Amino acid sequence: MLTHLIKESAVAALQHFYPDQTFTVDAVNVNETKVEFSGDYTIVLFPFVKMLRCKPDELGKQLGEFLVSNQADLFVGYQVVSGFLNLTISDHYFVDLLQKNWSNPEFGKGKVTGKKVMVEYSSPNTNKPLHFGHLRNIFLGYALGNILKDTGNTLVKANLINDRGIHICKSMVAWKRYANGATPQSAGIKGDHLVGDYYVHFNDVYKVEIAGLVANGMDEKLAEKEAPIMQEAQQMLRQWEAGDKEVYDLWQTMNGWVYDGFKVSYDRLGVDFDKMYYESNTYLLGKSIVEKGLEKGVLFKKEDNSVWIDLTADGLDQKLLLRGDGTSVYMTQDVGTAVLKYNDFGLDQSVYVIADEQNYHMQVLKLILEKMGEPCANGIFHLSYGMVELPTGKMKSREGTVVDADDMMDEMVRMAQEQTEENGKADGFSAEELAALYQMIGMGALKFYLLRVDPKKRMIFDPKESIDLHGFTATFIQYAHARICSILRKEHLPLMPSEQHFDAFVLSQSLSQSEKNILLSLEQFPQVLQNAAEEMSPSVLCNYAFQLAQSFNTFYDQHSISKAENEEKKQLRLMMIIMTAQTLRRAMNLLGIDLPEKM
RNA sequence: GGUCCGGUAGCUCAGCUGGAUAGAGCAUCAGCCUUCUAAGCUGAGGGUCAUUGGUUCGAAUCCAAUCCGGAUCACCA
Repeated sequence: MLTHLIKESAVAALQHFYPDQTFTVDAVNVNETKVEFSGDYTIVLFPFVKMLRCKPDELGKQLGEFLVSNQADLFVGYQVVSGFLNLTISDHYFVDLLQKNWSNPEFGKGKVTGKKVMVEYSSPNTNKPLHFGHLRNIFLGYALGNILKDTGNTLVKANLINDRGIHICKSMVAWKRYANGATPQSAGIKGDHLVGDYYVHFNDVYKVEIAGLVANGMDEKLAEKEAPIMQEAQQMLRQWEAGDKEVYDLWQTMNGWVYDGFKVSYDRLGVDFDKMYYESNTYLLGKSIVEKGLEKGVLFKKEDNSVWIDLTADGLDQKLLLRGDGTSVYMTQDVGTAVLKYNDFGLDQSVYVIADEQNYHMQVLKLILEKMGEPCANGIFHLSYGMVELPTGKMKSREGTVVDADDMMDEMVRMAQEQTEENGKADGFSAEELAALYQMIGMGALKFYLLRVDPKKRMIFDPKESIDLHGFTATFIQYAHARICSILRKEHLPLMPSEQHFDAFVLSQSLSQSEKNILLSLEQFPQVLQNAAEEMSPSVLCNYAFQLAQSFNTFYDQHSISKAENEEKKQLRLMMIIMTAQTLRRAMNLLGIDLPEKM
C-alpha cells in the first residue's frame, strides 16, 4: 500500500542521513496532502526535528532530495512547507497499479486469516413483525459479515430466534380469544403481521382490564398482575413449559406463520443465515452449564435456591442465573447459546449485533463465561448500535408505534418509482426491468441511510421526512455506476473486458488532477476494506464509495472518455472507469447494495 | 447515585492511534444541459468542534472537572 511504501522510504532516507539512530515505520506520520498545497502525500517532520535536533525545513529538503533522486519511480517532486514534506507521487506508479488491477475482480480482498468468525444478527422475537429498528441491526450484521469474509475470515451468519417466553404467549392468548381461527391464508395477512396484530390486541385488552380493576379500587401494580388476560398468558407459559400438547401445537403453528413472514422479509432484504439457533433449544444447555458453575464454585446459591454470580469485585452487581424455582432467565439462555455456538463451529470470534441497551448484559455475559473458564469467552465481541427512534420517542411494538419494516420497504420502492418518473428516466425499460430498478434504488437508499452513520450513534427517524435520494446516498453512487456502464455500452465494451484488452497501453502523457484523484482513491480501497473490518464499521465503506463516486463525477464532468483528446487518454480513462465501476460494485455489494447498469 | 455512550455548520453526519486555514451532504444563494445519463458539476455564505482547565512545538482528537442528552444497573426477554 502506498502510504506504507512512503513510510518505508522515509525510514530508509532517515537511516541514510542518521545512521546512529533507529527509525520505525510506525513513527512516520503520513497524511494526504491538503488541496491547497502541491503534492499527494505529506510526511510530518516535527517528530524527527525534536529527536534529531535539526531544523524542519533542512530535514525536509534533505529527505525530499534523497527520495526524489533515489526513488524516481515513486517520487517525482517534493515541497517543504513549514515542517511538512509534501511528496508528489509519480504518474507511473498509479498507471502501473491501474494496469495490474483494472480487471481484477478481487482487488482489495484480504489474505486468508484462517480465522473462523460468527456474526449473529437480526435475532427477532416471534411475536411481532420486523420494524425499522430491526433493519439497522440486519443491515449492519449482514454488511459486517461480508466485510469480515472478504478480509479473509471464514464466516458463519447466525440468527438466534427468541421463540419462547411470555410475549409469545400474549399473542397466543389474544389469537385464541379473538381470532375465530383466522390464519394468514384466511385473513390474507402476512403471518408475522397477523401474530403481531394479536400481540397489540392483547395489550389493548390488557390496558382496559387494568383500568377496570383500578376503577374498582384495586392498586395499579396489583391490577397489572391480576388482569384476567395476563393471568391467562402466564397460565399458558406454564403449560408450555410443562409440555402441554395443545399449547405446544398452537405455539408451533403461530411461530410457523411468523417464520413464513420473516422469510419473505429476509428475502426482500437480501439477507440470509447459515445457522439458526432457537432459544427453546438452548435454554436447557444453559441450565446444565450453570450446574457446572455451581460445582466449580464460581456461582453460589441463595436460601431460596436461586443461583447467582458475584461480580462486585469487577465493579458490577450480583447477577441472577437461575430462579428459585429452577427456571431459566435471559442470561441462562445466552450462556448456553454462547457455548453451543463455540462447540458447533470452533469460533475464533463471535460477534453479536445487538442494540446498545444491552451493553451491560453483554459485558456481564462475557465476564460470566470468563469466570467459568469457558473458552468461548475470549472471542465475544458486542457490536453495539444505537436505537432507531421516532420523533415521538421509542418505537414500541406493544403500542403499535412502530415503522413497520415491510411498509418501509414498500415506501422506499414507491419513492424510487416516483423520482424516476419525475426525472423522465423510466423510458426504454420493460416493466420487469423497472420493477427491478425501483427495488434496487429503494432498497439501496434504505440500506445506505442506515449504514452510513457510526453504529454507536442513535438515530431519530422521521417518517414524514422521506429518505433523500440526493447527495450522500446510495442513489448517488448507483448513478455514477450507471453512467460508467452507459459509456462502456456505447464503446461496445462489457463491464469486464478481457484482460488483454489494454495490453498495448503505454503512458506518455501526464495525468490530470481529476484523473489522479480517482487513482488515489482506487489505490486506497484495500486499506479501507481492512479498516472497515478492524473497526467493525460498514460506514467506512459508505464514506469511501461516496468519495470515489464523487471523484468520478468531477472527472466525468471535466473529461470526455469516448471523445478523449487522443487514443492513449481514451484507453487510460476506459481502464480507469472500468476499475472505478468494479470497485464501487465491490464496496456496495459488501454493504448488500446492488448497482444498476442503467437508471 | 454507579457504569457506559453521545455532544463538530440551521439540519444529518465525517474527521478522533495529536499535525497545515476543521470537511461532506441537505437546506439557502449564484452559475453550468445542441457534446459519454443535470439523480450530476462549479462556486458563495454558514463553526467559540458543549464549557473550563491541563499535557506540548502543535489539541476537535489525549487527560481532568463541569454541563446537556441517551442507555443501563429486574427472579422481563
